[in-house]
Amino acid sequence: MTKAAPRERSPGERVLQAAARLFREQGYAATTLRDIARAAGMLPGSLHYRYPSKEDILSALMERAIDRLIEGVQAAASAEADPVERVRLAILAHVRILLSREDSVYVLLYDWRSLSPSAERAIARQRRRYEEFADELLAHAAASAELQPGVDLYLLRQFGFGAASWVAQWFDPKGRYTPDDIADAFFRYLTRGTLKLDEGA
Amino acid sequence: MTKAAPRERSPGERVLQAAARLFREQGYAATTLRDIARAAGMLPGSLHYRYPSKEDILSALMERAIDRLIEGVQAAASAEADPVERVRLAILAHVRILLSREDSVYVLLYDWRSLSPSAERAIARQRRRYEEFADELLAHAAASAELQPGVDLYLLRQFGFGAASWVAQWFDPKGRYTPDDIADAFFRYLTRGTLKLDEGA
Amino acid sequence: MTKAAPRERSPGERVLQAAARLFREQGYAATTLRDIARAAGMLPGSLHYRYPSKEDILSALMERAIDRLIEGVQAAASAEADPVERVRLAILAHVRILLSREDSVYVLLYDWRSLSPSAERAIARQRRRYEEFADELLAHAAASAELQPGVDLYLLRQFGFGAASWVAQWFDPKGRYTPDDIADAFFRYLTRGTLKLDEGA
Amino acid sequence: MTKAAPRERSPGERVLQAAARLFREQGYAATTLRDIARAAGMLPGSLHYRYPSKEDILSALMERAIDRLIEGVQAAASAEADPVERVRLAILAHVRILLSREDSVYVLLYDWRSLSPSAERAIARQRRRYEEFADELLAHAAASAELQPGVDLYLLRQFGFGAASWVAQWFDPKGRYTPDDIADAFFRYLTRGTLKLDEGA
DNA sequence: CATGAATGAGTGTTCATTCAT
DNA sequence: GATGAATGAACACTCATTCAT
Repeated sequence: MTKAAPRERSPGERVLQAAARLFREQGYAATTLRDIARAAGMLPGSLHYRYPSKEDILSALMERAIDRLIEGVQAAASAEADPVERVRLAILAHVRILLSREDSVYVLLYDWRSLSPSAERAIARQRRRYEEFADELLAHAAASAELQPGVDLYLLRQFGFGAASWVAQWFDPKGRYTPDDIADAFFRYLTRGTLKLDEGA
Repeated sequence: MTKAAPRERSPGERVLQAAARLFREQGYAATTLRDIARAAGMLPGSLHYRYPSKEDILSALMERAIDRLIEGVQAAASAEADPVERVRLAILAHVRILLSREDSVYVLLYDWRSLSPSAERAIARQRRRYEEFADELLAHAAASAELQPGVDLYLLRQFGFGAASWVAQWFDPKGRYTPDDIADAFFRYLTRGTLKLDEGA
Repeated sequence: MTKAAPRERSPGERVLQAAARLFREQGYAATTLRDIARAAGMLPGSLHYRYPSKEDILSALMERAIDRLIEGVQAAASAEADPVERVRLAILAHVRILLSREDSVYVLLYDWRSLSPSAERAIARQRRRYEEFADELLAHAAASAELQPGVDLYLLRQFGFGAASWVAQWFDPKGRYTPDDIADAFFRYLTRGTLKLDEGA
Repeated sequence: MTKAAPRERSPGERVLQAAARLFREQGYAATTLRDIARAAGMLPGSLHYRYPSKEDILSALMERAIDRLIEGVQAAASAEADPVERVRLAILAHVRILLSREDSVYVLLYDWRSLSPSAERAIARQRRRYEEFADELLAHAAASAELQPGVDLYLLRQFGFGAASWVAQWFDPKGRYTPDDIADAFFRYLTRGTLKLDEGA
């Protein structure tokens, strides 16, 4: 906090960032601790001071990813009162955080099989918190507008989560879509497909 | 010659099925050849007789997955003339194949980072064929009906692929949705969200 | 013997020739039976009909090499009566056989460590026969001429064998020395260095 | 810091000595890293910490052997002014180093086929330096005395190298010849056979 | 706190050998 | 005789982890 000059990120932070990038590029199992140590400017033995095991790095990364998602999306949604608009802002925040060169959400999506059962349970608990928050947002939006017949909110949430997660696979920062373009289009497809709206949104 | 009953699949087939299941459960890098050999009822050396390397198993699995997807979805779509109905049948076939306990499509989605650059190029080429086929289906459907304003067919395809792929993560065979329920809901959300249809579907 | 047409060498012979070449190029341990089978136009399993084990091929090759050396050198030496000239002809024959593209003498020199103790004993026995023959030739030559003071015939034989064996390492069929040039020079150095000769040889 | 007594050689040195002995006894390909590790009092993984690959051990051994030969022989030869006497001292040093229970020169002679092409080139370059040094010694000796007719210095050098290398094959430390006996005899045969000397040596 | 040498279980792969056809 | 699929022990090598300094 009161560091004279925050020139460099803290060593612990450098480790997480290096690990996130490498896990994203090669996967958890294919990344060695030597890779991470080298990328973080450390020696292999020193890593173990901060993270007792390789899996601890992955867990820390995943918890951080989910915390950032929950905080970021809640903050975005709370800026608005209209329940449908809140959904739009939440999707926007989710896509922005997913694509913000932090890489840690990617790890959350693609490396959870590498966790030990107990760590997986801990992450699953956090995931569930995020899903419940999303379900609440959708329920409020559905209550505020008229739903099309046969719409299932659970399937709708999974539909949205899948579409949003997939963006990490194909998004090209130099391509012709910005994260916001993508989020807006997805919001439109979702709401038009499920709500009976006056086409003035 | 006169095998009494083809109770057991061929050894090569047993290897691929065992590998697909293990790769799905643990990921490619975390699965050892000894795991696969044991699951296929073989010894490690025998595995190499059929598949010279671990990566060859992954490649074979992925090529088979993409072939099955292309063949299955094309066959399903060609059973109908109406372009919008063809999209529905294609989604249905895609979800059914993805969820048919073959596991190999799952591998295609989650383990492509483990391929060597040259094998990845080969798979990417096949993937592109599938995407182009999907784009054609969507283009024909869009031409036969009136599109909602601002609909981008590329984003729509990615939206659909993401939602469909994600199903592999949450689908529970003992849950309350059948693969067909899921596919139908997705089709409804997609078409209502993007086409101007007479609500008689 | 009475084969209608000796178009092709016998399969057993092809195996030995292929093995000799590969052992010379890569060494015994670095050559696989698959390499040999392929080079001999066979399949791995078929090799075992003729040679029950890899080591049997090496033994057969070495025995053949030593037989050829003994027969060839004895035949050459017996063509002359003068004991010193017999030595010259023996050296000539030894170098010619060593450098004849048969490769099997090379194996004898460089791969004997790969034999099992019992096979090594058998080869060592044969080797000793060849050495004894060489020692006899030298003893007769020494008896027929006057030796320089301090000449030890055992060291002389080892000196000659070493120089002659080394030729296999540096001889270049396209180089400026023929096998006969080399053998003649070696003979001159050896005899001048050890015998008191009238310089009219 | 204040090691009581350097009773034991360094670990890296123990590895090289163990490897040299095993390579000499069994050949490079037939020696396993486990053999070397056991003989050096280490575990297989520890070996790799010092020598990334098996071939690196062989290369290190060979480079060391050639360095010792060049340094030892040059030092010995430079102790005298007379060119013929320098040859004698060089042969003496070469045979002593070859037979000095270091085993590494043996490896140089018999296992060079096991090197990869690039490592072989590096060793061949060093070998050439040694040969050139030997050729210079011979040329000076030949210039200082009168050569017998028909003597070829290139063949003479190969003659001498072959005879000297062969010693490693038959020398018996408990036998009746010392390394110095052998070197002296070789020198006498060589010079008498090629130079016109006053027989007062 | 940090280092880096050392560990050893475990990996993908090789290959001489076997054997039913 | 000949085949080639199958075997399994052994190989070189990897790497998360430990620990003396």
